[in-house]
Amino acid sequence: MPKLGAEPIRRAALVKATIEMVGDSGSLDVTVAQIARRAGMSSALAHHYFGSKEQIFLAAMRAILSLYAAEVRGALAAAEGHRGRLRAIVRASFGSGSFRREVVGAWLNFYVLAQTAPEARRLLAVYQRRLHSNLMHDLRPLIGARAERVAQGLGALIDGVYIRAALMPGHSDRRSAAVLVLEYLEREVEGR
Amino acid sequence: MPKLGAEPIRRAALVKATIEMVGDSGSLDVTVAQIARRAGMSSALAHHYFGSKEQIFLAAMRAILSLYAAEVRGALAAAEGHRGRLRAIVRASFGSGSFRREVVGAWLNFYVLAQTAPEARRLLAVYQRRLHSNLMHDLRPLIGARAERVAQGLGALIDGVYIRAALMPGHSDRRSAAVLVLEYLEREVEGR
DNA sequence: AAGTTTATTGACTCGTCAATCAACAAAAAC
DNA sequence: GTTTTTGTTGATTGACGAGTCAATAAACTT
Repeated sequence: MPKLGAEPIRRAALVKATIEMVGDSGSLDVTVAQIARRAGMSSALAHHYFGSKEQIFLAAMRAILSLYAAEVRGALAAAEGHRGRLRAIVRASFGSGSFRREVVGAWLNFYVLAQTAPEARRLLAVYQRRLHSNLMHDLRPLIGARAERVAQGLGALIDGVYIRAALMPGHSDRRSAAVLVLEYLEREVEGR
Repeated sequence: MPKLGAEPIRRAALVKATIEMVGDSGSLDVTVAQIARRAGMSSALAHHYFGSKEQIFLAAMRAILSLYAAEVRGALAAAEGHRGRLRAIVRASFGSGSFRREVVGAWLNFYVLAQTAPEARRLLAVYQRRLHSNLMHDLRPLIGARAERVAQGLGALIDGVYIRAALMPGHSDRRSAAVLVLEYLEREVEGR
């Protein structure tokens, strides 16, 4: 029963199912058949649209990264001043879209994927550089030479909070995660 | 050609090979045959001693965690005062044993394993609690009520630095990783 | 020397899974 | 109304990998 114009819907359904499965099962060892089943189609169709399992994963990773990028952009658009923009970036990192349990779980697994799959590594590098340069842009006017180190620290801290969220679900909620990082930011910008 | 008393040597060789393989390949998808080959024996022997692949991984994880614990204990023994002890804990986290590339890579993968394997999760929880209580012990006398948050932050920051080390090998060396975390510690203890 | 325990492996079983293919169905184009 | 394009799947293939087993051998025991 073919409905025309199904391709984009199918692709999106597969990406969504992939993120959910990887996040829920906490592992990249999910089969194409499982993903396809969850997305309501046969595994053959998944292969038809994506060609290979790796491509499905990469598409899912792109989706996660652009979700995050969108949250950052949105938060930045509504922010005022260097201080406000920095706080916006941090808050966006713990936005309701990106900080759901399955999404964080998927993040963690994609980190691991990035160790082996060159394309995944590339994607991750792009977004990390973007974050870094976003931070630097507003950090430099505030603290000059120390900006580099603080940007590094903020990046690592955000990653670390993500890990913990993936590892102890429920143990750290959005708000307290954000507050933790914001306090670090405040201290580094204000302090001395 | 059986040498008697081979068991402990074989076990150790398998654990070492596992950490190397997981760290190098950046994935838990290493076969028992690969590990056994690297350790200089047949896959059948690996199964003979460990029973299952999961048990091999758990043994490797235990080895990593006790290596880390030993470094912390060693550093603590030689430290003076609350401040000194805290610095020792942080430095131990980036000690030469634990912060080698393959070891960090393996860490990251075991984090992922901990999402699915209950025993792995348990192991990790034990060591995280130990770190947390070590930190609290010396943080509380210095900063009182704020100790909890700072301990949380230090833990997350250490994890985050680990991730980055696994993801961008060479991009962050032992020394600068330690300095980054030590600066955070200093600021939180000193400041205000 | 016969028997027992420990070490060791090659060959095999059994399951799983990514990827392919042939076939079928409905809409669009002509 | 026939052809073409798009959507869809069940069945199959082919590879690979965890775990088992039977067999072999050296060392220890009595």
